[in-house]
Amino acid sequence: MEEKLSKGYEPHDVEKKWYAAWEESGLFHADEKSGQDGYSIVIPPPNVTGVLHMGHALNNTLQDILARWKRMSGFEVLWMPGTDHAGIATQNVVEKQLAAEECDRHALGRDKFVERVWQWREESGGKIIEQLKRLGASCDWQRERFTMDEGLSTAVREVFVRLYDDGLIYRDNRLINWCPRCHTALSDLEVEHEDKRGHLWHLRYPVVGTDRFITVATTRPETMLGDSAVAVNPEDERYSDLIGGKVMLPLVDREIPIIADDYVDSEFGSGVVKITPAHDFNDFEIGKRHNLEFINILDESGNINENGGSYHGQERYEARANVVADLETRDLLEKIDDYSNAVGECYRCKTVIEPYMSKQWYVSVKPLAEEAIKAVQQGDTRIVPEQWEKTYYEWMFNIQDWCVSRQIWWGHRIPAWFCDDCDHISVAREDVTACTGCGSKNIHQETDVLDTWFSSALWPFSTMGWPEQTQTLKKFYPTSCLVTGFDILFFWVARMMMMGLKFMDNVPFKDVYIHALVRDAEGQKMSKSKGNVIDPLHVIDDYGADAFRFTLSAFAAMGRDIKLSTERIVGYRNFANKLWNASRFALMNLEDFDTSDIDLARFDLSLADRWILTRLNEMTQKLDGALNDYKFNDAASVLYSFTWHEFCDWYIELVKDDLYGDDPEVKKRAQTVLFVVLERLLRLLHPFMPFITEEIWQALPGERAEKFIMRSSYPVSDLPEDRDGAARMELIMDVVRAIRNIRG
RNA sequence: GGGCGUUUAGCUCAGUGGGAGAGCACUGCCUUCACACGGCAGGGGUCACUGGUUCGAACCCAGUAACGCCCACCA
Repeated sequence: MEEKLSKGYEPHDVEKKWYAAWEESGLFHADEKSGQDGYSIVIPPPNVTGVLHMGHALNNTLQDILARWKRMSGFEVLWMPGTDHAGIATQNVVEKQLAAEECDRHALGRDKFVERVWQWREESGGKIIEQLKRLGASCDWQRERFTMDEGLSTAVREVFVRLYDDGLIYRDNRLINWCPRCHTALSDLEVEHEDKRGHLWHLRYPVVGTDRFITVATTRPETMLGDSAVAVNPEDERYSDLIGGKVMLPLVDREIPIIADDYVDSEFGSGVVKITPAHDFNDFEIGKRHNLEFINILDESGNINENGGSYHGQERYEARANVVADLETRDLLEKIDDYSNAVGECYRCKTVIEPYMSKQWYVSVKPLAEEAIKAVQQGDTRIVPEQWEKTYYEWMFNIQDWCVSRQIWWGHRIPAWFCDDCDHISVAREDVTACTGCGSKNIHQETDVLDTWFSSALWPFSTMGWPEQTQTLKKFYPTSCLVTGFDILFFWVARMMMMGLKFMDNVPFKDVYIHALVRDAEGQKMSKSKGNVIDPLHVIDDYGADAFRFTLSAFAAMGRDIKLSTERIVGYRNFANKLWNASRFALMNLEDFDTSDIDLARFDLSLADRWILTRLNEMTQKLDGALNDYKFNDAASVLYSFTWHEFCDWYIELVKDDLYGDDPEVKKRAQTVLFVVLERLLRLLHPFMPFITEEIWQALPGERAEKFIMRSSYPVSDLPEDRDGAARMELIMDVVRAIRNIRG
């Protein structure tokens, strides 16, 4: 039997073999008609454009541990997998391809372009699914979904129509975050604020009818082309005589009023602010308060439009340089200070966004947020670790309406039709051919698509067949646990809460377990540009999936980021090897062992036997507690120390004499305990190290009720115990150590 | 401007009221028939700082400092 196991553990073939066997045997599949209690997890759907990174590896390892643990514990487990269409990200990928062919999407046309994206998805999308399998992920692949597939698109449309009918979706013309490169609006969340070194330009505006100048400071001098006022604080005595007067806006020679508004801080700069209502969020509000003119000076690409006079056609930063130079020529540039401030960037392409006037679709989220807040307050959904609750509440309490329309082509097209003959908007589940208001056939569909996070928000129920009332929903909704990183707490978790409560009348998940971010050994975020990325697939190649998984769970302490280093992975690779060799030892000594009548009660157990059985019970109990509390690192730690320092270091050494002795009854007793402990230990380790445990378990002598360890039962602490004996044993071990010390 | 987190052995980190711990690294010995990806033994820390509560504090409270993250419309 021992020739089955090589001298050192070699993961590659083992992993391939057992994953295929599990999948073929349908072990990942969840039966919605099962009589067992349900346990469900929906995967945070990775982008179709994605490749497996450390974040995915951690996230999915933890989910797989839960799924395997619960499955072995007798639950009918659904781990729902799938991918996200990732609107802007995916469109960008295909647009880049087109650019390489010296083509662009406009030349191609909408239908052809979307077709092309689908084609890309068929050929190169979803690679990550195969990568997840290498990790050992036991998802129910038969149920794999995609946010753009037919069923999910139906759900998206249903939700949109119902929200619209409920008055929770509306259109409005206001300032939005505009990405001049992606040519689309973005929600507030999709803008990343980055502190950047820039300048503060002090511009002199001549006061009409006097020879005075007033100085305004700005970080974006080109926006002066769209100024429609300058503002001072009403209490500021320096300028009180000028309020109500006018300044002559240089370069464009337009008279604009001097107004007073509390918003202005007299202490900052000169105490005068230029007001550009169409290009700044504060100025927009002031513009509304004072009925100012909204002058849009940019086009969709961030170039100056016809309102910019002689700067028309210039790129925004080119215009900035020219405006500054021209002001300087006219002696209207007082000074330039170095200044650093937060600049908003597109989260997909890092282009600096522009506040831009446009008409967009919004979801009125306040009423939805109220329910989402209540659900957490009442404990319907528990956030683990608890500290994140505060962050969740903070955001929910201050939530702003969600801009959901995007001016791209890849995504769920908004099911709204505008009438050319009346101002009615038809919003419908099925495509309409005539205006639902006046019946006119002169209608055209909205060209915008929905924010990719709109469909993600429905994921927990759309993947289960909603709006149909499916058996799957009955069995598995609400899901048991959501495992995710805190970086998408607002993007995703919060929105799923709102949508789940609105449309399912129930929370989407009972627990949310929020794990850390994986960083490099120096604590830096891993990124391609920094070159500090550790590729999970390389790690699996070099050390095996089990060692990698065990490392991740050992690191998954709550509330702290993970600094991953290969040294640690090596350590757990060694652990896998230790387990392997201990098992080899056991197998060598169990060749003649008959597993058909295992009965510990038959034997007069040795002190060492009673000790290891008791310790195994205690470890099992701790492990159970750790898993229940999502303390993956505690779980890994008790498994590690029991396996290595108790089972290997002590028990195996102690049992050798009995195994090698002449007394067949003693040998039989030793074999029985060794077998029982090892077999049980393998099952306990399985959720963490699925491959190596399956390989060893299959090599054990005899037959067991289940064909795979993956489907065997998870042990509970029900071994015969002798706590006093165990304590005595510990004492003896101390003495042995002391003697060894003296000898040494 | 608000909020959160971190500070414990050379390194990476566990540890929430009573023994200061793990892995790696380090030192010495061991090529013994499961494993050198190993075994045995060992060295190493005023638990960031200052006060307070307590019989007792790494742990609770107040404050200080450094670092990090998130949110936010001061030009």
